[in-house]
Amino acid sequence: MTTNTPRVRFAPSPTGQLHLGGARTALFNWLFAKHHHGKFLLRIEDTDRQRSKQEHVDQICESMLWLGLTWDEGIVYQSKRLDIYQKAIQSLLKTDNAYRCFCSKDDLSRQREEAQKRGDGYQYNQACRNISEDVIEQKLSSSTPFTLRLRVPEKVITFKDRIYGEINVNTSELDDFIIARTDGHPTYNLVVVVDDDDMGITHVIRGEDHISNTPKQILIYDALVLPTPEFAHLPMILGPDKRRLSKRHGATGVQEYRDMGYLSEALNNYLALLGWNPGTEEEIFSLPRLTDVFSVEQIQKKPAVYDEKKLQWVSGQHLFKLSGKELMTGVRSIFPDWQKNEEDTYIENVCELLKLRAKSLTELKNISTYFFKDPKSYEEKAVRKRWKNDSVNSLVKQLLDELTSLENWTESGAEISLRKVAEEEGVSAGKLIHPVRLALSGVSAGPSLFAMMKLLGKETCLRRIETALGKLPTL
RNA sequence: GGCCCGUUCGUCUAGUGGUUAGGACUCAGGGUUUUCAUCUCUGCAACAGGAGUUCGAUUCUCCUACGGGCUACCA
Repeated sequence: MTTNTPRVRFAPSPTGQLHLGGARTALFNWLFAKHHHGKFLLRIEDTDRQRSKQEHVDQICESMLWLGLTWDEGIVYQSKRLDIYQKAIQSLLKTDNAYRCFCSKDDLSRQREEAQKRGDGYQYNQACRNISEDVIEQKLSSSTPFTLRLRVPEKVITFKDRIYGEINVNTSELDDFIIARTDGHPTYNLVVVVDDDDMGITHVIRGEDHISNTPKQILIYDALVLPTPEFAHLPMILGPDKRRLSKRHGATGVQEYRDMGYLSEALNNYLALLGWNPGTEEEIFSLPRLTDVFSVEQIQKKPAVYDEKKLQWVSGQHLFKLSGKELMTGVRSIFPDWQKNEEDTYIENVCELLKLRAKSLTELKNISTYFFKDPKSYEEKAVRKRWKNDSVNSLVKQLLDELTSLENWTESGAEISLRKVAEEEGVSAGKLIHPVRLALSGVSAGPSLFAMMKLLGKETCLRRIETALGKLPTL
């Protein structure tokens, strides 16, 4: 009965896009499976016909693929397994673990409202728990709609959570909860149990919001005489206001992070750090490395607050590790037409030169514009500081002449020329470097000027310097 | 309201019955750099509160406070 290789699953309901919390749940499941050489399965919980949408299924799958969280077997759709749930339902009815409840929805919600008004906790009054066969026959023959409720026994349910430890719940806190609706469709707690058993799930790793569902599910496992899997509940991810992460905290969808230019590996890395730590001071992980060091024991109990600043830092760390070629490919994965007319080698060199200065692919793209187009304007503040008056023009003109005659256009060649002019004119190199940077890029910040010059090429540099001489210092 | 879970710098976290309570991000300042970024150094900053156990509690127990989750014919 005991299997050595764990089988875990991620079971989103397709009522929206994959968000950060879901992504982390998927990631932890995936890491657990891979770490133990087990299987990671995907199940779509689409029994809510109204809210489930195929586009969300597609979006979720796409997001998971982008994150690199691939699933090992075919996707299980609950909507296609209705007959299997029926069998479980019939069996529960036959064994008297479930009973028909003929109470109307309206009556029940009225009772609930009244209980709430009194400030009491509502529980189903078990009106139908022990009605006689005769009454049942009568209701059935008159086609009175009914739901099926689990006959919850009186006991204390104990289970061991891999993260929270032992949890005890007295069933007196539980309803005879509904396991099948009036239309015969099963409800969540029932399908989860049937599916998890059917899929051979050994470890249920899910959000902490399911912790209170667990005793209910254990009751169903027992009623169905099925072995219970192990449980591990993950703490929630909170927004900066300490409330559950949601739209009002800005981006929450995985795809939005991709579109903002974050690398999937960086997002995985950051998500892993939210509620988990390796037990060492290592912080930057590739997915394989994460798989190696991951362990459920290091997962935190308390909810973690999402911090975009740290995500950005992690992202920058990952970005820096990529080659120019990988970065170019990355930017084009978001902006397919990015610099399509340029030489790949040139773009790669640009990326290589700028990667230390970008936290995301989008930022990388944004700060690279002047490598592809002459600056249209010049940063005003920088002009005031670096190109105060016409004396700068004569200085730059000197350099322009020197550069024009420079035959060997290299980084050091450019540097030697510039320093030579500066020395001849009796000024510090900075007096020349800053204005030239402005002329070439239009901005005051950027990589080494001489590396820039080398990359831009002689022709472009001369042209831009000439243009600037004509436009500055007048704005 | 009831039940379950939690509480170390602003945030992510390490940690122990006796520690100067450590690291990372952020922020501030210094150094390096032609600028920015990187890098580096320094600084700011935490054991929720109260009892109890103990020679000694951040660490163990209880209570309170606060936070989160659940309390559907949603999942």
